[in-house]
Amino acid sequence: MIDTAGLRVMRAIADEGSFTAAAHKLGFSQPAISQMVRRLEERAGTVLVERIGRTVRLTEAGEVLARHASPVLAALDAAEQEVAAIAGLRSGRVRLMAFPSASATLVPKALSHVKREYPDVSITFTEAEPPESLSALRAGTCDIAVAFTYEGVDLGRGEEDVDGFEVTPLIDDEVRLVVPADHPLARSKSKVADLSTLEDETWIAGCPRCRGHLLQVCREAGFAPHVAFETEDYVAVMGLIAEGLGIALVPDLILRTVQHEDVVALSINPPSLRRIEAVTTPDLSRVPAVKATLDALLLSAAAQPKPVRSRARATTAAR
Amino acid sequence: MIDTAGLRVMRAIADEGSFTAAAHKLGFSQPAISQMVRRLEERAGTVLVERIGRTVRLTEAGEVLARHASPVLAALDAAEQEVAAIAGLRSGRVRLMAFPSASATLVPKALSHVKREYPDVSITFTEAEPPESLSALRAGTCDIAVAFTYEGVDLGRGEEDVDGFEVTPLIDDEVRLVVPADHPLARSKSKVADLSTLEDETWIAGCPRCRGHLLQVCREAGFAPHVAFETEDYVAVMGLIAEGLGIALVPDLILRTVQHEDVVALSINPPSLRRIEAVTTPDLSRVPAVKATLDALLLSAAAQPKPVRSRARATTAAR
DNA sequence: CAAGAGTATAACTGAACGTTATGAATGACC
DNA sequence: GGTCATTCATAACGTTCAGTTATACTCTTG
Repeated sequence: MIDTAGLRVMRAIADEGSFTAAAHKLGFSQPAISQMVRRLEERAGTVLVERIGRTVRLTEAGEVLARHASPVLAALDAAEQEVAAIAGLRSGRVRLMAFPSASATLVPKALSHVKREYPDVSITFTEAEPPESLSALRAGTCDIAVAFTYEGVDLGRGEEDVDGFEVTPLIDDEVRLVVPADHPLARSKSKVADLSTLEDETWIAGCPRCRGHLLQVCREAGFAPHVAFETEDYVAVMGLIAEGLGIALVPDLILRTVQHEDVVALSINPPSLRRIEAVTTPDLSRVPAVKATLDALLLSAAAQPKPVRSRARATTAAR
Repeated sequence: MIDTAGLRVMRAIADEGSFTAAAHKLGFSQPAISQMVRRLEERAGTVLVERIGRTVRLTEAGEVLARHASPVLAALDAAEQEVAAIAGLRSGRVRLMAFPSASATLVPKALSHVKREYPDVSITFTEAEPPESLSALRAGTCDIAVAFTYEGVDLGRGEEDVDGFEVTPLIDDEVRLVVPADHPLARSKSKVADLSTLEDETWIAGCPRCRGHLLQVCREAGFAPHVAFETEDYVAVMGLIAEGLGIALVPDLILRTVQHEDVVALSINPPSLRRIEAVTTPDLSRVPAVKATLDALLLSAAAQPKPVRSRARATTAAR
């Protein structure tokens, strides 16, 4: 029945004391106010303004509207301000989830960049493995999931389906073979290990998904690896390797943070990549704070030694 | 930027969880909601609703709007209710001013009638002589002035100008001559006194305006009256007359409340009327509570012995 | 895989709301 | 007291906005 325009008009008339002045204040022409008041009166079912000679005065009902106008308009303005703050990156919240080894450098760098550029945007960060972070994204409790997929490896589970999501590749992380320093391969000139020659080795597997990758890579090389140890802790993996208890496939990004004197890393043949990517929804990627964080992640990824591939490849048709 | 419709839509989406359900709740079609949200998002500059598969979920900015919606809409609704109450006579205020002798029966009867019909309409009543009540009407501190004019008497003062006002005649009050019971006229058969025969009498004058009326009536009869007393208190006037200290012109309405054993009232020739009328502004007369009070005054006037003339004669052209 | 449910888009329609131009009435100022 | 400026009301008109229906597309579900 009554909308914000009506309130604004009534308040302006109350403040200014005439239709003409109210019109100027609101940037309208005088007849616009005249008609507006007439419409309001029709809707209200009673006179709102007393036209006394060439001046006007509010009636009791008119006073009621004018009196309510300010608080209502103020509350509305507050809401607009909040939204504008979010739109203008002077506010906003981003809930980021990333797998543990991304937390080491990629994510902190991005977070600090956002914090520096937009100090009022608050980012909450939770460590989570990709299946978990993706379902959080689906459930609406997360805005950006930093996940990884092993190129060419289909784990075949719906939980990791990124269909409908927007995927931004960040880093193509080379998967390397780590062997003890006294391993024969450690002395190879080429620093490249042929996977097919590793059938008789004892293997150490990482997280479940990494284990899946190991199995698939080996299957493609023609054998099933003998996995003696499983641990998600890469520090432990290194220790095990150093002690000669096995060898492992370890993404390069991890090797840069978890190092060990007595091990050697080699490239593998055929090469294998772990793709690190930021996953969000098409809608969320247009939320300013989320977009800013995505950009920061890209920037942070570009600062990594390894090259970054193409940008923002949406998996669904553009709207 | 954002109006009540937008708030209503955002709240409905938040409550119902889908565009379709929100549309039903608001009585719109589904595309209407879809477009409304798109418009809102354009204005807000950010995404408000996350379309995730075939369900929707509010973004942070969307939540902000939905959260603000209820208080704002509630305040607005309260304002509408207040106005509707005034329009529906379940509320409202009427500031009535009447000259003292109208307060005796005419006004109380009308007030009690309004009170009975519309118990939530509050009427404030102030005694005031016509010049005063009319200027209050002009100043906006009064809604209805019950005034009187002596027919054919122009007091020639701007203060009593009813130009631009709406005048509702209530009672045509006959002006009578009051003489002591032992006055020769008191024994006249016709009970009609010819003014032109009263040149040698001693007169008692009432209020300033009544005095003006007396002077004019006598001038038209061909003489200037000898006024020995002036008092606004008609009880005193009666006392003076009873004591044989003078005679006076007294409106019939007053004679009905202020009586005295030792006086006699006669009609005069030529006859003179005091017209009692309700004065308000054209706008105020359309305010429900004011209109109801005017009607009650008319009703109350009709209950008086004297006949009431035509109704609601506006002195300005109709708008 | 088909059906059901939900949203997006297109095309259309009508009304609402603004504008300019003009009229009528009031009040102020010579 | 007449004239002039000011103020509100009305008329006519055009544009924009917001709704409708119809239809396409996507996702979930049995």
